[in-house]
Amino acid sequence: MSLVVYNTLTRKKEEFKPLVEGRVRIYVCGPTVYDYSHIGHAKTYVAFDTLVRYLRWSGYNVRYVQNITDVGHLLDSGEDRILKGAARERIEPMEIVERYTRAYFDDMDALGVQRPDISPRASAHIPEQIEMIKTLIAGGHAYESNGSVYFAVASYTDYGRFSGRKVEEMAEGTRKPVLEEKRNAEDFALWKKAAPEHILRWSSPWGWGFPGWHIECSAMSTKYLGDTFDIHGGGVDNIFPHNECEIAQAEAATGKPFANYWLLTGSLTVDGVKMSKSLGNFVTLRDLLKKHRPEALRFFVLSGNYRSPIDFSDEALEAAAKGWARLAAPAQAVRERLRSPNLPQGADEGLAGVIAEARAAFVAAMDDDFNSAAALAGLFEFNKIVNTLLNAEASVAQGTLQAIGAFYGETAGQVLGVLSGQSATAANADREAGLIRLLIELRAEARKRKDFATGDAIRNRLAALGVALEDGKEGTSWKL
RNA sequence: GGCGACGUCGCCAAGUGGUAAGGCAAGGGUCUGCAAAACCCUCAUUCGGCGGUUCAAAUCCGCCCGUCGCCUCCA
Repeated sequence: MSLVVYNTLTRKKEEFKPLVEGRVRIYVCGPTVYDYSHIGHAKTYVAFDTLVRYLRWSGYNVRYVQNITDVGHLLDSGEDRILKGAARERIEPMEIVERYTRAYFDDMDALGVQRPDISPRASAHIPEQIEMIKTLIAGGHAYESNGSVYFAVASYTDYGRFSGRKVEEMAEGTRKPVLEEKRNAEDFALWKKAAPEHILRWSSPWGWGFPGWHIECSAMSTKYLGDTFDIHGGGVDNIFPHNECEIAQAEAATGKPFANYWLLTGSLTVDGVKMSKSLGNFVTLRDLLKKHRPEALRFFVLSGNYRSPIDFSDEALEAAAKGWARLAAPAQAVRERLRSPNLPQGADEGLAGVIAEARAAFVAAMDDDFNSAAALAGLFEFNKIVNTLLNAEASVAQGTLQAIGAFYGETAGQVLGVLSGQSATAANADREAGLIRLLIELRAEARKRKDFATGDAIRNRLAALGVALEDGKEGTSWKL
């Protein structure tokens, strides 16, 4: 079995073959840092985080580059998003950038999204972008006009292939008047002359200005990953114009294919419609994380295919949170059980076979275009076996518990990231576990005396603190 | 209008030619001092609709209906 991915470039599933055996170079379009990140970011970046985690777990050496857009991304109104944020909060543009870049990483850290290997800032790569624009002009793919530089779409025959659009039709669909300084309506900006009030500006061969939104991705991806690299990721909503333009610029500049595989995540709607501030259905991650565990959010995202659209609602997340709790329970129980002394030694041979099967099912699911939903279904089926085992009369041997724990740790933990790690520091966790066990023992004594009032009080007080007690054949166990 | 995607149980969702995974919710049972958790059983002869291809279709083709996303130049 080998990894198969859906390649938007060819619109079909293909066997994944990296340029260099055992090595993957991947670039994913990152956020524009002018406001807090939202649930849509979570969907895309949890998906790619899981993808990268899986590739690494499969043995690939991965270099993951994800840009930070801090210049050049304009709104419909023509305002620069960063400048708008700066005006809103009355601070320096670069303060906005810094504030929301930190917030972005904080939110992603909370979600267990591992940081990309390189997070290049567009504003820190102006020279590279200028170089690429100069190359494009020299090659006849771009022209300067009135202090701005435009990409000459007519010079690149494949323009429109990726998004399935025809240049002629696009010209017809134009809604707004075409700038006179452009040769053709479909030409797009590589470098924009800065208006006097546009304070985010750099010196260039064409005067003071700022780069177009698309050029940063072409320049930074090829800088860190090479002219041609393996995977380019992003969201489907950027397929046109952003990705289309990226490809045109990069291939026209280097004369080589850009990315071999394009993996795009489906869009996210909230209560059935696109999320937008004006509709009041904008959900930021920091608000969501106040109400839900990050693992539940990951579970929500991973219970669908990364390519499928997903609709967010409170009820949907509520259901996901419950599903997550059920998924994670046996892994937590195994971990707790391993703490107890006097475990029988050895390991169950039969269960080793069951684990091997579960592992094969997990790999088969993930190898099929990162089908995390099917992978989770497999884990649920494995759970059933583990739960039955844990509830059985006979004590489970230490080796068996360790093998189960290791399996959960790799699949649900290392790859999917939906298993909560050890809480706080090890020392605190040990102390906490000891205190809880003391209370469990006191409760057991009370119950032995038929003093159920005391027993229930202990259980209720602990429950209020988020510690659930469960009475079983092996005595009482607990979980957070 | 153009391009793309989607429509599978009350809800979420996997399944892309071989006879419908999984989760949430619901009903019944076992266990328990009571709970909780867990386990067992039940829950889509059917995959938006209508045709077609095939021995065989949720899966392929056509038409229709519905939902969502994108539509440069200022991204």
